[in-house]
Amino acid sequence: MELLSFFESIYKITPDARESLSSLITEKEYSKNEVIQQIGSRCRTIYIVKKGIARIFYHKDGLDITEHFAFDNDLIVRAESLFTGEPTSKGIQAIENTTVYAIDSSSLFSLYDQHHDIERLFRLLFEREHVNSIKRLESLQFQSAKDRYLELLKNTDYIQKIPLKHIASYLGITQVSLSRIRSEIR
Amino acid sequence: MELLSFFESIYKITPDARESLSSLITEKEYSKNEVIQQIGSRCRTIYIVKKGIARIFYHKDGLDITEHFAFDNDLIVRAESLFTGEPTSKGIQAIENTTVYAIDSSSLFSLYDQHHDIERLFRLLFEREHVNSIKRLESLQFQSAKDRYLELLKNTDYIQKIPLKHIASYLGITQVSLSRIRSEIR
DNA sequence: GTAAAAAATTAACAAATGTTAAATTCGGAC
DNA sequence: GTCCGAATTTAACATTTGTTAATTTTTTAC
Repeated sequence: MELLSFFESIYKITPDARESLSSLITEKEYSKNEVIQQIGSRCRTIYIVKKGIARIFYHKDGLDITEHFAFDNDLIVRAESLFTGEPTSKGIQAIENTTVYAIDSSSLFSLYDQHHDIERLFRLLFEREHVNSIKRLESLQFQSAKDRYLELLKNTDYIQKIPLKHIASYLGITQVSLSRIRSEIR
Repeated sequence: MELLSFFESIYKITPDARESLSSLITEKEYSKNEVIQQIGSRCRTIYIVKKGIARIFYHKDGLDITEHFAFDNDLIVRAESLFTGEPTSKGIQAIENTTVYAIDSSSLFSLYDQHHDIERLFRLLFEREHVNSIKRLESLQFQSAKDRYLELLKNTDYIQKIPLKHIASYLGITQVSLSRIRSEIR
């Protein structure tokens, strides 16, 4: 499975562990705009995007806000719930027709006790997510909206497939502001 | 040691592991404004604040920006370097006279192989940091500066000991804006 | 205690972003 | 292809935040 090769590129686990892990992985398809996990639920599944685009979103003052985008091989979890067990006000939605690998989190966490190397693999995977959060913090803290948009364009080819309203809220600005920025750039 | 009780409240490790871990922990004192780790260095030490206040900071366009504050029992690491091995443009500074526990990261990581439970303990500790980063992302993405300031006031008693210039940059605004906000509140 | 330096506030104006509403463009259903 | 609804852009004005510089307050060094 492609996913296992991706995992191997992060940290190599024993064949035994590999087999246990592999039995937890299922594949799911979602169509464009389909909600994968509802707002208000607990995060009990770790998703990895196989193909397509997904986002984490929530509502604030009646507005739909995108907190995160995930593309090929990206993890998509609501960490504030996965790591605490608490429900989260965030949901997950497919932006396009999207195929994901899904891993039940409590089954995975049980494996940690038997397979030290699986725990390590996922520790390393989540550390990468942690670093991503910090980088994004930096950009939200002290870059202009225009700079954040330009950086987003640089880093991702998939961007043109994402509705601008989602990009705007991801950048922390209104859609009108984003339009203005786009017209300045052209 | 107080630190070991704190660790135990997160995850209980075996007496053997406890002893190994304990031998890595040293205590260091820094005086007000002293730089603990220079900008541009690699993060090779995990600090936990015993007493006092420390901050993570960096320079952007000649300005000094505070990315993070740490108080009692808070971890303070430059995760983007610790987890990648790369140098970071961020430094660590004591805001007050501060005592920290210090753990050499490569020694700690070596212990992970022998002591699964130490790896777990630190995984859990860093997961908490990860969740904190996400919460902060949320507030930077879609709260006004005033709301962010009010929330900061709510959450921390130590705030009044921190120079306002640091608080302003932490909130992502200028010191002048923060003064304005403060005068509106009174 | 006093002087100098640093920190914080205030003021005036500039720039960026938000808000509302209308106009235009685009995409999907038929 | 046409129509309808959604997405995007544009415009006009309001609000927030930034910039510069002067002033006041607080802290530090002696």
